Amino acid sequence: MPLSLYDTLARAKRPFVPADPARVTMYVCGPTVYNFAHIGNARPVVVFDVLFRLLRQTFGEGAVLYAANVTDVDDKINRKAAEEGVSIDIITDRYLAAYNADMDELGALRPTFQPRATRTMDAIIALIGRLVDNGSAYAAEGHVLFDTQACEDYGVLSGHPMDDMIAGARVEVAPYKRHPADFVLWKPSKPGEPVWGSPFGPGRPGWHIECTAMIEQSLGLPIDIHGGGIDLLFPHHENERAQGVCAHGQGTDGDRTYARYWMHNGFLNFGEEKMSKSLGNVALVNDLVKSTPGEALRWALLVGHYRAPLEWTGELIAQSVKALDRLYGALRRSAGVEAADTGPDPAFLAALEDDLNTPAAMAELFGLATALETATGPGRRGAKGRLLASARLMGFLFGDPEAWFQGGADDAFRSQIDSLVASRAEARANRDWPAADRIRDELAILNVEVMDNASGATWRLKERT
RNA sequence: GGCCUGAUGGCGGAGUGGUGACGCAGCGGACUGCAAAUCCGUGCACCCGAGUUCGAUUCUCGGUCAGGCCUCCA
Repeated sequence: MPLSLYDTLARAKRPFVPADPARVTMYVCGPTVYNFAHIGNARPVVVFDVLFRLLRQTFGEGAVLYAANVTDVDDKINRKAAEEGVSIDIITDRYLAAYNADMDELGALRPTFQPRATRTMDAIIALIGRLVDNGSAYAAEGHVLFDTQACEDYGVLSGHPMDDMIAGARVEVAPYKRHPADFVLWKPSKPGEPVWGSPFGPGRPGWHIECTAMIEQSLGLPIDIHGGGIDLLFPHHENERAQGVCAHGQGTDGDRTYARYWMHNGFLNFGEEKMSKSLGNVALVNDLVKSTPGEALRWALLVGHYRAPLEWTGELIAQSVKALDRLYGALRRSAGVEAADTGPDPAFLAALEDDLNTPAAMAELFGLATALETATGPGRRGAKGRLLASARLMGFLFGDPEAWFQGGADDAFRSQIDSLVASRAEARANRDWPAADRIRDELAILNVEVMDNASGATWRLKERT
């Protein structure tokens, strides 16, 4: 079954055909690194990581180039740097490292490229120059502005008609703009802010132009897939597209393609308990991973379809842990079975290929787990292979099943439990049920649950610590 | 005001013009010394109204409700 993806520009699901199957390109808007990432920041990362893995499976690992940028010059970064009295590099390096570590915890593969705005400055300035030269941008009072009126199809991506953008504008329009929708490509730096020299005067780039330049430099235009959160559709992606298209397509071959497929993930909401920094309940990935395995957080982010909004709740996390208990349980009970070298299950693959239907794919995973539990003899090898290959395509079940159930227990605790379990086994062998039950009660107090089976007993931590 | 989504069983969440999603929780059974885990079985779910149709949760229209975006939040 061929891969099909929902394209925001076409407003329809379309079969995915890359321009060059030997060089499939994908770009996703990355973080502004001025603080720790919260779980909402992680949603696009995990969603597009699944797509990255699926594309690698389909076209070959070496054939897929994935770039996710880092915005490392920005008002919030400047403010933070000023607060701490350090240069912005100190801030951005610190939070970029934390960001990458957090995304690693969520099982996201590192992108092929992670371009940074401050290291793309030449390309940004060159791109602005090209826009000015061909009449798509103009200078005014130290700024360079994109001329939306000069871009014939500005607004097609987001579907925002020009007139409404004037009527609905919430922010006071700067007097030097020719049109209210015009946006900044280059602006003067305020005193104390980082500054770069340019033909337009000293200053720093606007946000949108950074992405366009980074795409061009790391992947080349046009790209196959452009991803990001739905909140970025307007104005960010609209503006990115306008810049890219007007810098290249206009007046030459008439090609107005910037990205061949536009994909947007839905917003993540924080249920009834509003997320608030003052309440101290901001769901930072960095904090969440202290009490919940990153793999379970990843599961929670994929429980709903990527285009639907997702409510982030404690219940969602708890159910995600249980879902993985089920899958790791099947692996644990088949620990002695060598997994056959099968590919992913066809029905599972078909679910992912249908515009990343992760809920349907997860349903197939449960089916594969049941198949493994019920298979007998040689059939178990194939069943285990299919479960592992499928789950791993989505970034799950790379861990050791024992570690999953006993994670967080240190060696001393582990040997204490093992010896209690051994004494209980002895009591059971002697059919001394009261003694066996007494030991089980002791284990329960230690937050441990024992599970007897034909070959002995296993145990797990009841509550994760 | 403009643009755009969504409304499915106790909860989460797919999907479909006529049969079963799936997971959690519940109930019954098997297995077990008892548990747990696992397995088997079970649940008269598709916002309202009209239309199309032999038949609509699924298509069309209207309504109600909820949510998002509208210049730099993924």
